[in-house]
Amino acid sequence: MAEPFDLESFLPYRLNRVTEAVSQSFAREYRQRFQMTRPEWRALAALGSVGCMAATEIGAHSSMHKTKVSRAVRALEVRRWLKRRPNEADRRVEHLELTPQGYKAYREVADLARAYQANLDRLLGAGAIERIEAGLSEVERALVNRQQA
Amino acid sequence: MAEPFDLESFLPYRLNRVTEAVSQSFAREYRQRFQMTRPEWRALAALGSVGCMAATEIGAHSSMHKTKVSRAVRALEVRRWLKRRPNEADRRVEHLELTPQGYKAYREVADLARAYQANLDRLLGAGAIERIEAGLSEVERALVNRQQA
DNA sequence: ATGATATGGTTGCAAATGTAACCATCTATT
DNA sequence: AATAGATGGTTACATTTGCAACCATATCAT
Repeated sequence: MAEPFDLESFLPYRLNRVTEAVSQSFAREYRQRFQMTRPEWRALAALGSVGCMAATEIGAHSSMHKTKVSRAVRALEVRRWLKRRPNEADRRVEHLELTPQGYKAYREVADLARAYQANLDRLLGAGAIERIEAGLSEVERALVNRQQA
Repeated sequence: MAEPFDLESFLPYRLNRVTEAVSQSFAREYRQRFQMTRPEWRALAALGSVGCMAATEIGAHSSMHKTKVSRAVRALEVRRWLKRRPNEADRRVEHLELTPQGYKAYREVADLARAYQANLDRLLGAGAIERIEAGLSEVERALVNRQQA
């Protein structure tokens, strides 16, 4: 058990460090320009990209706690970027959908995101992002299996 | 400009989602067992693995805000897992070093971490973690270049 | 040397977050 | 049908976080 432990190759630590750095550098781009918090951006992005969703689905899609989602959704609603529609099949659920203004905002932030990623892509070289994301997908798959163990 | 935007392949979003999931699944392992918060674990890990460091260095090493570091360090100090040593060359700086009990705690959590990673490694298959981490390192390098732009 | 600016670190305060409890509705068991 | 969980979602409250302001010390320009 005297194996060495190398923090530099411990995945949760590495992921946290990189994600924090990347997230903050991108957050700066939309925070000032759109007065949007991170959960708000993530909920908007999920809705804009996937389409109509329930709050729980947004949480699952973005790994956000349900209270975080609840508050982000409320904030988007207050801005009239999102409207709720009752689900007749299951009246606990609310369908959430972006308004036209919501889509407009979404497209604007998506432009920022595209530019950000293009820049990163240039710095990283061809195929790098794809390779990383393939790895991330594997991890997500593994995590699912792990839950059951 | 009508390029599509695919959230699923937007790196900050993907990183956030995976990291949140991984982090939480590992945090469960030490939270109950050691009553340790995430920042505390990260500061302890940095100190145990790198050795004596200043608070600012811990922050740089782990992408943590300086107030987060300050509070985590205080918490570790209260548990007698860490002691501060003045730096004579620059009296603003404090050298932070784990006590013997601190190292003991570090080794115990490191065991957990090793087990966690071994498990993940088994689920992912040979070389997967290394490949992912190589990608993360590239991103970190790119971010540094990006700051200057 | 002296003042201006930068850096390491802490703290007050407001804002963001998670936990637990809650309401409403749905599903399963009887 | 009636009752006992489960699930979607919100909210009160306590904890955690980040920003800004601050203190102390160091560095730089003059």
